Amino acid sequence: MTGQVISFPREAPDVVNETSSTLKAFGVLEVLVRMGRPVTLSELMLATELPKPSLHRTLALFEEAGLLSREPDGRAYTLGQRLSRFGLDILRNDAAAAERRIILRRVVAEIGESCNLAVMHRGDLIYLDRIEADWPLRLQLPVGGASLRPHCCASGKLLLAHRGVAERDRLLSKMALERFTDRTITDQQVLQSELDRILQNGYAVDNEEYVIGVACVAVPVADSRGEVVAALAVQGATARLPLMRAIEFVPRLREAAAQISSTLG
Amino acid sequence: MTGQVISFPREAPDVVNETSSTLKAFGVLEVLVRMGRPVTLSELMLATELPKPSLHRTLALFEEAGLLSREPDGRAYTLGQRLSRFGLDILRNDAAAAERRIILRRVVAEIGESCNLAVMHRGDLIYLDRIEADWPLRLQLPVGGASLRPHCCASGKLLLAHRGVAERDRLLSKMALERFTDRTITDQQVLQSELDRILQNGYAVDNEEYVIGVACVAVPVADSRGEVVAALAVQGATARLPLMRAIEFVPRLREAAAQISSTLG
DNA sequence: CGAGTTGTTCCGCTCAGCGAGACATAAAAC
DNA sequence: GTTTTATGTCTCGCTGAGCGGAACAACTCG
Repeated sequence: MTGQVISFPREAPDVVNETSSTLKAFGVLEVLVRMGRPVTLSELMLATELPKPSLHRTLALFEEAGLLSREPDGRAYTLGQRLSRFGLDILRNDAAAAERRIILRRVVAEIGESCNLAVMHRGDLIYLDRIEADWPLRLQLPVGGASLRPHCCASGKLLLAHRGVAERDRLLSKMALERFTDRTITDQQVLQSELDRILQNGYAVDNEEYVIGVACVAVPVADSRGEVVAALAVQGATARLPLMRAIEFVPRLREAAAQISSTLG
Repeated sequence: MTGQVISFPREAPDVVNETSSTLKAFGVLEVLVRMGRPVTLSELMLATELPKPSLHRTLALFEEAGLLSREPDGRAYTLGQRLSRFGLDILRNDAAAAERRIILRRVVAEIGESCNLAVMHRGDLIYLDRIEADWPLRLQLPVGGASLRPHCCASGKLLLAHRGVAERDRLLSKMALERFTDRTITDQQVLQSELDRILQNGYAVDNEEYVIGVACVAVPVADSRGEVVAALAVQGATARLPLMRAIEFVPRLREAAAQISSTLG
């Protein structure tokens, strides 16, 4: 079920082009792990495009630490025991994420459109998880790492709206309201009243404000104290999911949001 | 090699006392992963005995990179998608994976039917490995990338059954029980008692619940701690492998499962 | 034996990581 | 309300870890 992908106005992640030494080294591990067989130094040079001595140093470091080990022939690198153990520990540790993902999955199965869960962190919108509906036309979004500007997507506006007035104003004033489409809100006043309206409605919409042809509806997710800490959103191509239809999903989204709430301390 | 005269004389094997910044950072990841739940900065300070600003910087770096992410409360750190994926890739490709593959091959050779090894990953069932028997009638399954819903295949039900009671109930109540065939279990109660029965029997079956004409039997695979983390299953067209015959393979599967256990951890 | 390929070491420059301390914020105690 | 305590975030100058061009070593091949 691959198909057309609506890509999205932000830089693409390359294999190993991190600035930090730690991330660069981690990237080497990832490449090596993904190759799925013993790999020599020169093979890794091709795969990572890193200079030879740097790679060598990095690999030696990991070997010393027991994360990697060498094949008997003394050349190719394989995964060490310590790394295997790490992998197992990672798998064991997914309980929290699993529960939320299951809730998301169910919503997606029932309404047949893609959903995602996002939080705000230091003024940026970050996706915690995202389930794609099984449609050929897909949206590529940066789960986890990179961030979105909050002023132009439903989740972002929703979370802005639910901040205290003081902080909302502080964020808004610092925020550059970059234009992405001709519907993007780029005016402070307009955004302000949009946020007020969101509080009244209890949900937020994005009508092709970020990407032409994509609409989005978001509802709040509160923690145990009633504080809104996350946003649950449905998102789809307007050709299939016009805004009006998306809004019909709000009750179902609210239901799921309540379930997600109950998973939060 | 120079400087740093005041070092620990022969300091005990503390968790994070590497010299290299990269290894220190990796150690932080290991500690975090091993704690098995969302962890706050100060908890990590205790666990790693690293200075606060350094830890903060490290965590922020990993968060930015998508390796870690924050719980919606904005404080606790959890595994990010990138790290989860990394964990899976490790298990698929580590040195022990080759051993497991050999064990799988032998089983397939002896019983003449396809076998696979699967784990749960964020609420989905994912194949670590799969060996096809040499029959013309084959089953095309998503080895690697894609995932299966757990409620409709033997391995999925088995792994659900072996979760702690509390967690099982939580997951189950939120799960979408999509129907794939007329035998798919789509009722919570029925699934509950099915899981109980699986625990009693020590194995799980799938009698055309996912694909018409395909039956499946799965047995548990424990890691070194005795925790069930994977499922070993035999799978085949019912025309050739009716469920009754598949169940006769359970003792042989158990034997192989024990061997695979010794490669985990 | 020389020409090519691949792994290892050298070494001086530079900037990323460092962490004490200050600051910010939220909860708890008074 | 004010103060205290716990916790997370930011600042900033120092310095040594990481860097990678270049040389060297080792191991093929023809």
